[in-house]
Amino acid sequence: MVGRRETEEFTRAKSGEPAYVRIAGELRSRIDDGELTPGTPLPAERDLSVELGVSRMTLRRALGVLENEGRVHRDATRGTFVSEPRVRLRLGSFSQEIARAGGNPGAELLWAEERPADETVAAGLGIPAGSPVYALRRVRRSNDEPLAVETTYYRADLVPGLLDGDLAGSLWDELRARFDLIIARTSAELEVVVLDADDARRLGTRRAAGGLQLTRRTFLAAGDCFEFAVDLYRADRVSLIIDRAVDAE
Amino acid sequence: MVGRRETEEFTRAKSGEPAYVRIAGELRSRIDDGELTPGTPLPAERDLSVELGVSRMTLRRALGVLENEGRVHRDATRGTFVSEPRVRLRLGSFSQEIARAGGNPGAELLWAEERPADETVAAGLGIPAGSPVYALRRVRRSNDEPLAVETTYYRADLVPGLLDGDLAGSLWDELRARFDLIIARTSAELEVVVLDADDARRLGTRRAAGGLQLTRRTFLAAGDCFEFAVDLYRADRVSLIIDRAVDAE
DNA sequence: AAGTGGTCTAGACCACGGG
DNA sequence: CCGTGGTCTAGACCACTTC
Repeated sequence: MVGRRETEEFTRAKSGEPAYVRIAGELRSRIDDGELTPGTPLPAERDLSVELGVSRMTLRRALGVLENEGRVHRDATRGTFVSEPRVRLRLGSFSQEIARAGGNPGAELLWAEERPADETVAAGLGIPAGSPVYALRRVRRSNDEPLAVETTYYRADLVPGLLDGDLAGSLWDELRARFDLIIARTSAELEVVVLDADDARRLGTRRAAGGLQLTRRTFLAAGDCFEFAVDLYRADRVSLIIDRAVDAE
Repeated sequence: MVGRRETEEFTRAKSGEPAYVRIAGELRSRIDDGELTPGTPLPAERDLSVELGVSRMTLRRALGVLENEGRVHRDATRGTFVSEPRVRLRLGSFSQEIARAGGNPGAELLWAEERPADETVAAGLGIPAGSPVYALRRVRRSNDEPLAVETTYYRADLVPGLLDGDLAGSLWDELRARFDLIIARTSAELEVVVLDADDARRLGTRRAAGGLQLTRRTFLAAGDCFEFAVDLYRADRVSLIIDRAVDAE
């Protein structure tokens, strides 16, 4: 016996809904009902597939849906676990927002260097290609859980010696304190991307998972753009709060 | 012979990278190189899997990655096609943004009615549950391509008779013109969600695809919230532009 | 009737990590 | 060693559209 035939009774039971959708719904209910609480491990895939009457491939597809929703996360050698609710972050200062949400913010510096701006960075900052910029990449965490990878570029002429300071905290605070900068506005482009293997590893998730990518520019009151950044958030763990004034039309 | 053994030569060729990642990269290159241009149909899955030396299941997984990236889209009975680039929308007026991007904006009204506010809507608008609200749902399009589903709620006492007017265009324009409202600011929460079957159908994409969900409130200069809305964008077709002033700290 | 993508199966091998 | 999730296969049936 092969294919649909064996599962026909289940599939038909809910008007042609695919088995993986039905299975995902079944597991989602167990989470919502509190039968499975955050941190709880699910049964092993091989066991669960038998219990639910589908093949392992089909069960995995259902688990993939829940993983994309951020309701479960997987560990290749330990199992599949129910996830904590998403962290809600207001656009702005990461450190401040994590603290406000009751978390313990962290910033791990991956690298930092001075270099000439390539085409992309130069266009972002509005300077000629080859101009000196400070570049740095940090992993931002809440309670040690990685939530974002930030890659940031600064005009070296506007913030000389930036890299000699403390790069483990809020950079905007550092900039305001050391250089008397007045930060006036930001412009960001937000899109959903598919994580590559490197970023997935840095964020502690799996390759091909969803990411929220924020490509942003920050401007001084004088109008100059001093910061260009690409922030990559875990789409399954974060929601972003955006407060804006509306132009008077 | 079964499983990994037959494909070992390919997998090993790029240091353990899974076949579906390699295949996705191969097809992505063909698109970037202009070998496959927007609108072009890809070969049928059964043919392409033979050409690339993988099983159809593995090829489909690679195509799923490209679909999530918004680089291809599928039609169950016609085939798989290379997609147009994403539409970039500034947060604010949908109609205005589509026009600016060179598209032809459209709004299809799905339904509109007056009803008492449920708990969620009442909390969103900051009014007692049961207060009368206008509720409406529209599909927003650019050149007939559905990009978003908007479900919007208004305080009936602030915009009496709203539903008698033109609901096919910019509602903010309508509100400003008919009721002399001064729209001051918006607050939105953005998250990535998995589309259910209904929303996927409305957006012309497949179930379990990614969606950008914007839950937002709009406030008058006087401070009242007059609009509560849940906007659902196609994550593979849209990127959002966010311009903000930075609080003076 | 023929073609497309969508779903599903049963079983295999892999890498990895904790007893 | 053994259990976990991750990957992959070969082939099947389905719904739907187009010819």
